[in-house]
Amino acid sequence: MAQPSEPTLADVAREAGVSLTTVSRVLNNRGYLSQATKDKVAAAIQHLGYRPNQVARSLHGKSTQTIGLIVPTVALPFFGELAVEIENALAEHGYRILICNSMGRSDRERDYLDLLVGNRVDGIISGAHNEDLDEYHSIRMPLVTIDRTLSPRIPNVRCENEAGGRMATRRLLDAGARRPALLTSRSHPLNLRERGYRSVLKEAGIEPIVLEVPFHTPAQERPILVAECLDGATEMIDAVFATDDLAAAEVIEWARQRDLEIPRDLRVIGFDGTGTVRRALPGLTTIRQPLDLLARKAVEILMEQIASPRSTKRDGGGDPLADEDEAIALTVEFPVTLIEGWTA
Amino acid sequence: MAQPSEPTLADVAREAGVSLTTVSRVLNNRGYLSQATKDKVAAAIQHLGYRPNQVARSLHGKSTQTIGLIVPTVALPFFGELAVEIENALAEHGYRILICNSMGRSDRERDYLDLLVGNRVDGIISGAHNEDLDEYHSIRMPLVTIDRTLSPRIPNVRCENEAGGRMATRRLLDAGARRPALLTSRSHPLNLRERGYRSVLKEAGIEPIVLEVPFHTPAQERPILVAECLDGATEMIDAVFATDDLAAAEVIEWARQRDLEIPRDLRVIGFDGTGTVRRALPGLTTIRQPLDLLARKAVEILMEQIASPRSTKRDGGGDPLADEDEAIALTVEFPVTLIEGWTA
DNA sequence: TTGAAAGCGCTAACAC
DNA sequence: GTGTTAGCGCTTTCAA
Repeated sequence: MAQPSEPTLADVAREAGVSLTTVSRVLNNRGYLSQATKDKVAAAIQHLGYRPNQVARSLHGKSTQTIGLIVPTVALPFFGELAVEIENALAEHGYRILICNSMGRSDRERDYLDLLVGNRVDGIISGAHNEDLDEYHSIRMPLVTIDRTLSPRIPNVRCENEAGGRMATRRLLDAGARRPALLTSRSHPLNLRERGYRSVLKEAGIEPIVLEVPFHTPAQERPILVAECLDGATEMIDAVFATDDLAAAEVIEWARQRDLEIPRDLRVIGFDGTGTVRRALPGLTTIRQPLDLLARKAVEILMEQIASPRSTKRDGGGDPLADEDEAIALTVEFPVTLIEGWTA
Repeated sequence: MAQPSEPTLADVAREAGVSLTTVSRVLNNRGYLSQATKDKVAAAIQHLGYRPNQVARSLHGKSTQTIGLIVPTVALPFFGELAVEIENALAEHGYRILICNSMGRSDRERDYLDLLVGNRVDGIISGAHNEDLDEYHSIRMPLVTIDRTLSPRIPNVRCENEAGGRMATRRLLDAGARRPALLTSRSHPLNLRERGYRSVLKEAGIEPIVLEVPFHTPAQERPILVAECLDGATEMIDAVFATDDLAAAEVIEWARQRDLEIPRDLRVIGFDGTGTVRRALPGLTTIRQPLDLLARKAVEILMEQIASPRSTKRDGGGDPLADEDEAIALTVEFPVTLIEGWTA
């Protein structure tokens, strides 16, 4: 609700003494214009402080040049940094970003999905962590997920989670750990980092110890839950692979409180390697996800979908074999890197 | 560019066998409708998977129910968390947020300002750190800044920075520090945290030592610059007040590398107290800003401005005295709190 | 209770 | 080169 109401094309046209079309033309630099006209219009625009109403422009052109990003919360460094990378990648294509923080609530995620469709964003990138909403399957617009398989038909970009899990676990064993525990937000057969952890331990003939603290646990309760898990296992472990860096930080704090020296008494390795955690905890050994590559790839896929409005059908039907092929191609994985610190 | 093109009001009307108006009415629940009509229309909407085009709605109603937030980058926990708090506060008023990361570049900030005005957001919250852009003064819509004085006529919300600076410095002295240094992003008479630091030292008759590492220094270079500053002053200091927590973390890492034990050899206190840093570095003594209160207040002020489209003139003129009074009322400050850790 | 019609600000044929 | 005009999808008088 612009207050003394923004000037419109008509105002500019009147001020410059030309027609609407002419103004529109100089704005979009289309068609033939005399230099004199251009100057007149430019002066009027300048004088009125006119800025084209993108809303009206979108209504006509059907393109809002906006994409929606759904994440649990940009308050977490991983998603904050991801959002920035995506914004930068989009900017190169002339797109902007509408960020939606689902806060892990599926009702909010559903609302945001409606909102984005209602606002006719040109596409959606979803990096939320919720149980899968049916709503996604009725989305008729370009859609890409990050680190989340919604359906084999929806393209997905992620890092090599399983390889990362293996890398982390092996790193602990290489350092001499004999009983490395896994601390993760949800133990599950599809938890690929966990799968990597288990596979390395299996090869080594070591029994896995899996500790769980749910992803959406309120920050104040986390240290308590983490301590409970760890206290319960303290005799059996000599290392922890935390599947995210902040959980690793909680392990470190627990060790400090229990007078365990790191890495002598306990080795710790994290996962993510965000810039923020690396600033806050430069000594943390961790597995870094290539956020920039994930973001660029997700945007690239989205841009392809936008450019080629092919049927975007995700509703069964079609050649099952072709679908299968497509499904494989639709998941893109990027390698992770080990970042050495002194905690492992 | 919704691909098989989203259904429109007209589609629903046709499907339901009623007029556009009727559909619009049931959508907005306005006027008298027979239950039968309501049901018919509801069925059609359901069947088509219709979602109102908010773009068109905005074009007419002049309200986009969106506000723009400009911050340096949500990749920093302070701004990430601020963005989430603002989003939550806005949601209670039925508003959404368009997040713009200026990345500290004034050209980007300028572009975003144009974008927001062009998109007819209903208001803007600016928490960017750039040198002040003239563009802000030509903004004709509700505008609130966070921790940034743009002009005495633009409302500003912030924490009690100077009191916070005093609190931090006094805490160091109370712990026994005799030569506390300040580490800040920009030393300046208007740097209120610095001012607080200086005032306490003055009372105590201690000479200030101010170290500077610019805000927008790339992450990789920061540890080097911090180390340079600190190495140069190492003989003269026994404590550091870092004006943000991540800088404090860098001080801690430097101390570790130099084999200085904290807090015995060096006391460290930070500023901000974001949730992320408290998770990563729970032992850090710091000054917490009440992000939730800042966010709520900024949104509240914005909502008031939106509700009362008073002249919103910021272009000189008017009674200077009244302006003066207003200017005072327009800055709202919230108290900070000391968070005890073991680093000081 | 319901419908027809006039815009909201802008773009894009299609004239002149 | 420049203007006229018909929409984009929706809301909202004003009639019926």
